[in-house]
Amino acid sequence: MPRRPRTTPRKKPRQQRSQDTVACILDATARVLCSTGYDRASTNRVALAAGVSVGSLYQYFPSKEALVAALVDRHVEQMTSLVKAKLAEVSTAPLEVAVRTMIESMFDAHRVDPRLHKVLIEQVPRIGKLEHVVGVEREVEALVAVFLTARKDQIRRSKLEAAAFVLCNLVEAVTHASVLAELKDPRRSEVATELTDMVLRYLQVP
Amino acid sequence: MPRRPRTTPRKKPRQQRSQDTVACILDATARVLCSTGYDRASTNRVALAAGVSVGSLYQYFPSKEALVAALVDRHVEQMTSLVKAKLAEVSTAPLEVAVRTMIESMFDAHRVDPRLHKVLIEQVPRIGKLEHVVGVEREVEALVAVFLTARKDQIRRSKLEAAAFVLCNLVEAVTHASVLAELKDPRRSEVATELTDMVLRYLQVP
DNA sequence: TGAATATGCGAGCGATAGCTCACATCGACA
DNA sequence: TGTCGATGTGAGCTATCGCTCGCATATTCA
Repeated sequence: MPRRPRTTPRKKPRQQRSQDTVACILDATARVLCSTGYDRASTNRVALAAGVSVGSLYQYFPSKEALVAALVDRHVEQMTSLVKAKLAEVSTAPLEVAVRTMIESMFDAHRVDPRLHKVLIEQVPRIGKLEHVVGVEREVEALVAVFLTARKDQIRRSKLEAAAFVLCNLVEAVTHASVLAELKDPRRSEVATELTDMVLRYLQVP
Repeated sequence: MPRRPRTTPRKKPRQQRSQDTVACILDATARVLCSTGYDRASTNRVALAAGVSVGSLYQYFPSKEALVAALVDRHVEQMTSLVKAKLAEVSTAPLEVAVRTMIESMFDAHRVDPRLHKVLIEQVPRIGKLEHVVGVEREVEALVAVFLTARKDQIRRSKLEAAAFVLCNLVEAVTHASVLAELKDPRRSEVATELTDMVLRYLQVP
């Protein structure tokens, strides 16, 4: 292990040129992480893949962890924006349709970049950035709670926040497992159906 | 990164003395992994914690990965043997009892060594040994599918493999989360009840 | 008891990691 | 056009890692 990295932030990119460099470095990080895994994804290799020097990399990212954390942010943002948009779309749809749509959209979100997602998920625990990811999850959870509250007369649960918590974790866990197991599509679609049915049975009055 | 480790196996311990050494090394590995995480758990540190020399460690484990893999095997074996035994026990029990019992046994299995479980779960993906763990999971999944099939007249599902996949992952995810959250026993039991209710509702004909 | 074998030791090798810094080049504005 | 901050470079430092190997000690068995 090399010596401890600094924690102070570096310069923000101001010119277009340097903003391109930053994007380029993040793209390269994703590629190298996917092809070599976290351990072998050295900063030198990332810089090489990005076509810049290590020095440039360290101008904008204070450490390897910060680099990966930034990539996690970007990736999580892409996934959640997709889910949040869909949730807004179905806000007035019938419960059955809404649940099915949301579960499908979770699968879609996980298909944004499954290879990268897998690598990042495995490494998130080692990065302090975990808090941000948890924050985003709570945000989605709150939106789901609002959604449930708007339909509370169709639902047999009383603790709607708790229900939202259970549902989000349930759907996330199964979707996630499907991605890790690299489930292909006849089976994947069956799982989505099973999941939808389970959630509806859990929520609806008989 | 150092050079590539060998993959050929080392000597098997034949005398009592060396078998103790091996057990001692595995125990130390567990302790060091828990207290420092995978990255900082160097083989030298493990040897030090075990009170043996690195050389002795490499007599029985061809590489660091093999060392951790051996520990994973031991841990997974402890957990799954418990679950599989319980599953056999309830093979003829009423569905309600069987489901409740199996969910309780998953909680029991996760209480074998929660701290170690957490570290290993995070690091399993980086080890080639992943296949074995996934294999064990698939095995349990298949047993659950068989269990469901034997009761298919009481169950309103048709896709029993997909149902088994969802159930295993659902229960595993919630149990795992409960362990990580260090849920204590009034609350833990409530979660088990909710989970049982959800699973039964999902399975049973109304 | 003594030879043969199993076990244990630990300094140190080769490799590679994260990261710095002295310097070169670019671009905006005077 | 010249100045100066922003941007980009890459050789190389230090720390640490996984692992080997020559040798010491313990155990077995004739």
